[in-house]
Amino acid sequence: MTLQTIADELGVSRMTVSNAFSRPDQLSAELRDRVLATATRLGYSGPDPAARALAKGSSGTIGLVFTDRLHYAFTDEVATHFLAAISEELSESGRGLTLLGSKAHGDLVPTRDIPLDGALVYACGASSEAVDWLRRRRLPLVFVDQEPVEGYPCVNVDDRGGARAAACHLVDLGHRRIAIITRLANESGPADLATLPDAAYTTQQRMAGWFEALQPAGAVLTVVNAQDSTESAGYEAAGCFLGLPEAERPTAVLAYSDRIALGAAQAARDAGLVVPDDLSVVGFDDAGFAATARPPLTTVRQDVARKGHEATALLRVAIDDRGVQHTDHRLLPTELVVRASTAPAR
Amino acid sequence: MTLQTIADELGVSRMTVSNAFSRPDQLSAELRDRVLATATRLGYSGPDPAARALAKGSSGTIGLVFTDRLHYAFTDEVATHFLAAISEELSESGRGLTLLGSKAHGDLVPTRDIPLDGALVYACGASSEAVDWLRRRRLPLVFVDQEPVEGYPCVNVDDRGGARAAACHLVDLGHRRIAIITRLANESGPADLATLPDAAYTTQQRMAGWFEALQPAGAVLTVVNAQDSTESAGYEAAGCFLGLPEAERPTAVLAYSDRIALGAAQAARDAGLVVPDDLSVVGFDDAGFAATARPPLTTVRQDVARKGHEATALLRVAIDDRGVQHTDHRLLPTELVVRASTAPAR
DNA sequence: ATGGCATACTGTACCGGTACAGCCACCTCT
DNA sequence: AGAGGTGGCTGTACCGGTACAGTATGCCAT
Repeated sequence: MTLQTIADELGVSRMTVSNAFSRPDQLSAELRDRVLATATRLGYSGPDPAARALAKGSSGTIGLVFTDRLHYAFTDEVATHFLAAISEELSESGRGLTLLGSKAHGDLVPTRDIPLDGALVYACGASSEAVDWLRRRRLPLVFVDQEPVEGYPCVNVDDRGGARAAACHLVDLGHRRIAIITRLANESGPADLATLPDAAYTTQQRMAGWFEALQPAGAVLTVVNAQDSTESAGYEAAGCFLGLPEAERPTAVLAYSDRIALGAAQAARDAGLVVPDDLSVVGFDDAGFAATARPPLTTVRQDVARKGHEATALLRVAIDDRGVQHTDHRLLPTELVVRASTAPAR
Repeated sequence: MTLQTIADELGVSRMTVSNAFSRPDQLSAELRDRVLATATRLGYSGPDPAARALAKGSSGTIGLVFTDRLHYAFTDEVATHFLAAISEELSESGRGLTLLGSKAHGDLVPTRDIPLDGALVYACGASSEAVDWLRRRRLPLVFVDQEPVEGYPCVNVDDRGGARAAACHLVDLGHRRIAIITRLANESGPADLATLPDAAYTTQQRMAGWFEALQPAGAVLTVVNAQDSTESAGYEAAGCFLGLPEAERPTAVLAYSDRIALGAAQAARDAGLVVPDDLSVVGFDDAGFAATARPPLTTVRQDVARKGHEATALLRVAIDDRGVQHTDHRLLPTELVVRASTAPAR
């Protein structure tokens, strides 16, 4: 059951049938109706998408690669908002969004074997094998939240500036013993700063911003790693320094994310401390729950939706006029949002 | 730059090059290495996915269609957990997950034009145009959370039984004036029961379950529609009956979702009522936040992750042995979880 | 010698479309 | 009347692979 079947049935050429479906202006309305009617009668549902993708050189869908197990993409509020923005922007153009596991299975390597018109690469690290396949395929790509890659458009957030602003805020409040709960790799426990070069780009930038503000101020730093970006990981990480005698205990915490910050705040409360009087807490992202947390969380806002929209728009341009090399590097602003989880050091 | 380019360069047949990439056991290791080396040297990245999809009849990705604007899929906790489960199950088989907008744009109709091996249809209503395309394509499909479709596998949750259990619970506690905050369509205000036949299947089932328990008990019902499944919609909907004089005011609420329930509880508090003393509140889904809400929410648990896993597994089977018609209809259990948001009627 | 059987590679026949240049009839303009 | 344009359909040449049935060669047992 192909175009030819219909063509034979009506005694017209295969091209005419193809045009009836794909380029209505190429034949008379009367003939087109007959073609469509015949197709319906014979149970032909229209041109085969796979064949069409091959012939047209376009499959109607773009890919998205994440670092972590894909699972993460749906449990983290920042990630889901990013996804929502992408899907919104994408539905404007009628394209699909294909989530690509970064892990090969058997002989099926998603980033190598799935037809795509282009892809977004989110927080993957430049040397990921999955991403290598996309590059080898010479697909239009846009990199988001990771080290800019030469020759490709990139969208980043001013993590460094935001982190610096957050740290300055604490310094201005008089804090000099400060804990950092960051996210180096997938290990917990006290962080080894030597692994920083391997950390995600976002981590690197935030760390750099914090240090830029804290070191000149002579702050004493305690750096702790959180296993992942969740409340429980933040809770656990905070445990590393909450037990210290008061004279040594940090008076403020800079957290990699709002969820980690909330976990740390809870740990402080459970240790009998009051936030912000005994411990100031600063998050990152300004997720929806940050404003309604108790106390409302001081944090660094990033516009996740805009990140998704810009990245998708950039990719669409790169797909629409291939050949031209696009290499825009966008840096979206961040903004310190001071709420009630920070207070002057005593 | 195709297989033939490499074949000519080495003086072997195109098939041999194809086999070097796709069926390594079909040629000697030595020749395979030479083929691969030559490919790398010439900058050939492997068989073209679109061509391969056409020839093999498989594109390596499955589709997912949602009712609402795709956006919803990422903001609702139940939906995201469902997605997470799907992606987890899917990454086992190395396939991608393509999110399909249900709205056509220009001449690109996602469900008609994107190559797919099969698709999951989630809460779409059987007569959606997007879904029609999938059916016409004769793709393997699995329907989830919607009216079972003859000839296809379906996965549903025992919404009706769960709702009945929730309503019984209230009846057992002595409540006789009961409000229902449901989700009929996209209008707010007092609900018109006449529109029930057009409501989503899930809504129909929950309504049926509630009524089954409440009507025999002679309860007086107030049915209100929530605009969407959010706290603010629940808050607003609860306003419709919280202002009634105490003798007429419902003493308990059955909500379509946990978020709606939480909104209603907040509205009650803001109206000077105490939950559960003045108003018992029951949610639905047992989302993560239900247990930690204040007070912890009595609700009906459904296993969203299992729903995702089963649906995906069913789809995989349907794809793997096409031809055989699979028509399993699975009904997953629900369970009433009694917490502290319900109390005996005064 | 001879049949049987791997192993390694090749040839042909698809998979199901689209792009684009042509062709022909008919109409319009001068 | 002839040039020029236009609407409507067709033919050919791709798009870039895979499946499967050969064919040739070497090796072993009979």
